[in-house]
Amino acid sequence: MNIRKMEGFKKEEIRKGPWKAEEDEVLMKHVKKYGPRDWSSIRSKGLLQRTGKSCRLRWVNKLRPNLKHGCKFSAEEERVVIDLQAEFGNKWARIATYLPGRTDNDVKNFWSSRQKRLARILQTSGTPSSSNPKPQKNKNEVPVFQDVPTLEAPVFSSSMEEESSYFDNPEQIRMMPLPSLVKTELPDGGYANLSQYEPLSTIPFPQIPQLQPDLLFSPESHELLARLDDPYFLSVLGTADTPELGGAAQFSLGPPLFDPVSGCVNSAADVANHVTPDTLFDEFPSDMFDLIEPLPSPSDW
DNA sequence: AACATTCCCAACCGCCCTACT
DNA sequence: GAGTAGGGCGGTTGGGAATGT
Repeated sequence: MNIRKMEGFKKEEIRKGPWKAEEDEVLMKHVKKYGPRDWSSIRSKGLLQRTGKSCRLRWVNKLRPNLKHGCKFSAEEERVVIDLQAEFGNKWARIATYLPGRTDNDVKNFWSSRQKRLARILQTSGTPSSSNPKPQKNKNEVPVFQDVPTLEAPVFSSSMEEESSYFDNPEQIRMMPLPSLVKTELPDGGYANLSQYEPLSTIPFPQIPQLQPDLLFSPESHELLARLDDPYFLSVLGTADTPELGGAAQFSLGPPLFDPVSGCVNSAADVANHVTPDTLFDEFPSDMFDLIEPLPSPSDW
């Protein structure tokens, strides 16, 4: 079969760009009926003028149940991403499996933003690294930590495998095990302390490695750490990007910023009583955090 | 108010893997 | 075993919103 010919033939039929509500509706109906699979059949049946890939992506990133829309990453989530990125590298899908309601795209975007901020700070403060013409893009970034023990991945994932069954029985959605660090909002409006879920009791919770700072610091971190002694550098950190760090003397991690009701990080007003660590975390390389505070052991979650 | 910069995020692209024929 | 299709994943881009000057 001459596929290229076929593709060319059908090319004008393929729709791209932002999804309309009607398209979402069609896609939802398809998934409800057949489950999150057979993406290409959506087009072949003439339901949508989208590629199977596009449909899948839309479902995974926007239409799946239990996604956190419009929520910034909580401090806890940030830390998980940071640590797991150090552990796994840019395996966003894998990292996302540890973050309920987050997609690989979310994690990827979060990390990308963070890297850009960090790069700009380093640039602003006039380090040798600022001579790097393209500091933002850490293409094919090699994981900093090579020798940390392998984690046991959770059995859930943001991919489709585990979802193919729960759509067969909508009731299963309600009891779908969510890996979570905190209470999780359920579709029916209740909240689940996840330990109460039977399925979870059999799920080994992901263990975030207790990284050894001496072994694990990247060159980037060493540079940054060294420069923490530099008053100018600190002043840059405190003013250029994060004015709230002016109150760093009172800084404390405080309680988690995660709001169990919304499932989201608390609003600025909500966290006004204690300085949010988010912005501070953003400015440092991932392994910086291992000096600040060791992660709680999974048993503490 | 106007413009510039930065941030955020949705979506696409290309590569790779796997299952199927 | 080779070819093909479908799906998964990481990288990248583009546009709108938010923020700063």
